[in-house]
Amino acid sequence: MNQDAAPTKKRRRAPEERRAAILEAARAAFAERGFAKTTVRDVAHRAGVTHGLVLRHFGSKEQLFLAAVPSPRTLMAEVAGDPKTLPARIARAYVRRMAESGGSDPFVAMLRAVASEEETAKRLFTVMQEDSLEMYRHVIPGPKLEERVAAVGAHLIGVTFSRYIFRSGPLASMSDEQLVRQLTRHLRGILLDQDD
Amino acid sequence: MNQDAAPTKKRRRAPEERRAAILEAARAAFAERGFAKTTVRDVAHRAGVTHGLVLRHFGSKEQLFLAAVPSPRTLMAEVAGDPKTLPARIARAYVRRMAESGGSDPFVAMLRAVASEEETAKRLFTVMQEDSLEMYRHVIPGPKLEERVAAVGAHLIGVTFSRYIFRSGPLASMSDEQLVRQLTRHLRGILLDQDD
DNA sequence: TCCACTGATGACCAATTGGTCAGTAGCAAC
DNA sequence: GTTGCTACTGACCAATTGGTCATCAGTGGA
Repeated sequence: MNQDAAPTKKRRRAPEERRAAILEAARAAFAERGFAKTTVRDVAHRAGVTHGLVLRHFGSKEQLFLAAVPSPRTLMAEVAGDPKTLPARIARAYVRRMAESGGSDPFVAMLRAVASEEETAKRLFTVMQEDSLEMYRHVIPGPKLEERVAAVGAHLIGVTFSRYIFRSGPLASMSDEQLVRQLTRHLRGILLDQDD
Repeated sequence: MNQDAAPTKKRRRAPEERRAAILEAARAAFAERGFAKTTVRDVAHRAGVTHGLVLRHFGSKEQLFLAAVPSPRTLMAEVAGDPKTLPARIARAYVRRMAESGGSDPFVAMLRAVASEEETAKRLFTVMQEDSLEMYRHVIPGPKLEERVAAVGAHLIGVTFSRYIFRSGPLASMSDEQLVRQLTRHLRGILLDQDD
């Protein structure tokens, strides 16, 4: 990911590097502007190449999305552990992850794409949700697990929307630390909910 | 007499009716497919007119959005009343409203449009949030009002996303009644939260 | 130095789409 | 019927964009 001004005369012979640069550029672009508003030329420009090359490497815009967006799911491994402190761990892991990418996490890209009815993104999102359900399944006790996990997911989606997509209001200006605290409390309320 | 096959035979001389039909079609289309994926021709077709007429009436796609999407704000009036039962009232009002429109409420259209970085939609959304904050302000006691209202809003956004945009998972298949109950509990947890 | 290989370019294409506008057709009054 | 009005149509346009491909140029090997 270089941000050179003009089309630098790139050293050649580094196809893998360029491929990675394109993927990185795509991730950022999709997260920042959504699938529809991101053009292949956008991505190419950010990566310092021509759009022809992008298509040559990835075949189509959709395949580019597919290659760029799926994030290392490893983070969710934090779920394992004492159910008592689970809400706090989820909150911390979520906030840290978003902060690391400066708000252009693939999760944001996926939400944006799903909101535009991109079939590909919906499929990815489904997989992601199923995976995370599976993780929770071993950790959380009590009935109606699915419903509570879905509610936690929805809450996180809403927070992400407010903070990283809409980017306005208290949730957007709140410090990471305060967000972790607030999120911990709210997630606890949802997760420990004993329903009807 | 030429009575076209597909397009309605439409009696003329009812410009207001047609205008309304276009607005209705626009609302549905924007809610179902998002701003970017909705074409002026889509809307025109749904309303049984040509895209030329749509543009003639509303000037541009953006102005059409602006004319169609802002929803009657009246619903939020339900907020007033005993703070004790507020969560339940919010939950009921929300679920009823979404159910009435069969999931193509303007709120959905706005979320989709905001997720695509439509400036117009972001402005509308800002106004809507400010209005609702104002309503809550008279009703809810305690400190950090803004943060708690924002959290409630975020939760509702997330639920809307899961149930009416992504349309998959427990939140999507849950009955209206169960959703009201679950939402009531979760909103209560957020609203009554005594924070740091 | 010359050659072969392939990463990379950029011209080109077709489809889509928002937007314009001159002309048409339905309606009412005379 | 004729005339006048205007809602409405559909042809047209320009810009955008995803995608293709002939051609070029940097690189390593002989």
